Amino acid sequence: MESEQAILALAALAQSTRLEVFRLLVKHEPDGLAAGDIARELAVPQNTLSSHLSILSRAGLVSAQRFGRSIIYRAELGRLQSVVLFMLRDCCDGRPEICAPLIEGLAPCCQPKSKSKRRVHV
Amino acid sequence: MESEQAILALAALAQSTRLEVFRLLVKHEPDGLAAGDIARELAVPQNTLSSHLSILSRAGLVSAQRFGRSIIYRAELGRLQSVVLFMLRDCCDGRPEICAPLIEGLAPCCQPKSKSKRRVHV
DNA sequence: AGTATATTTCTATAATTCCAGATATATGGA
DNA sequence: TCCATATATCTGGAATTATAGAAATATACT
Repeated sequence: MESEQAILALAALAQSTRLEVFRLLVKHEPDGLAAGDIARELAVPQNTLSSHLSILSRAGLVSAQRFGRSIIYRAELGRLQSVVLFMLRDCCDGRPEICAPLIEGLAPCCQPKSKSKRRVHV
Repeated sequence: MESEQAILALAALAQSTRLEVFRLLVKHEPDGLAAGDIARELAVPQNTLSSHLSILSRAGLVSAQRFGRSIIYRAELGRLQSVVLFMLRDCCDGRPEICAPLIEGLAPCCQPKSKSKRRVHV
């Protein structure tokens, strides 16, 4: 990822409505949500939301697919991953001990059910 | 982490100079770098840089400690972690399969030396 | 074709952010 | 105390962004 794309993504997320939209879409993965449903859920005028969606889309953080009259939006988690990797680039090279704790600290987000035992995936 | 803090951090990173500063400090972990050295390295006027540093600092993304006349800045990776966790919150609850690949995909950033074999840490 | 629904694009105003010059503060040394 | 160094704050003008009203586009149904 290039710096310019990272900034585009970070700027897209650095606005309350758009951050809410993204989190809402993350919550609705992998089904996605129609633009109108998002507007209703977040109580934002549809044209305002539309321009926010377009910014998120340009940043690659969401994707859109038309179904009939509705357009379904989905969060692009891979893009988020790329942004984080960009920020950590050159940090780890040769010194994994610096950012390893960071990555490990993210893991719990995916294992809410198991309390402390770490489960090795098979 | 609250939404307001996340936006503060994202907005802080969504600007080219500040993103460069943060990445530079990540690269210089855990030693940190003096404000003047950062300004020199990135060829930014010191007063401009100072205000950028203050924004990063207010966002919790860097910390500062004075040593004599210099002020040493360090990246706060824990803050970055909190921001990412905030964005993924409510996603995983009950459905780890959604964001697990995301987290796993970040791991390689910390293991540049080993090619494909995954090394279990002891 | 005509009407209703879903979403986007155009537009203008208000608010915010970026930048660097000038100035101020803090530390260390003669 | 006086001077040099390191960094921060104040200031104002230029550029960017946020917001929502109005109009346009796309689809579906009758």
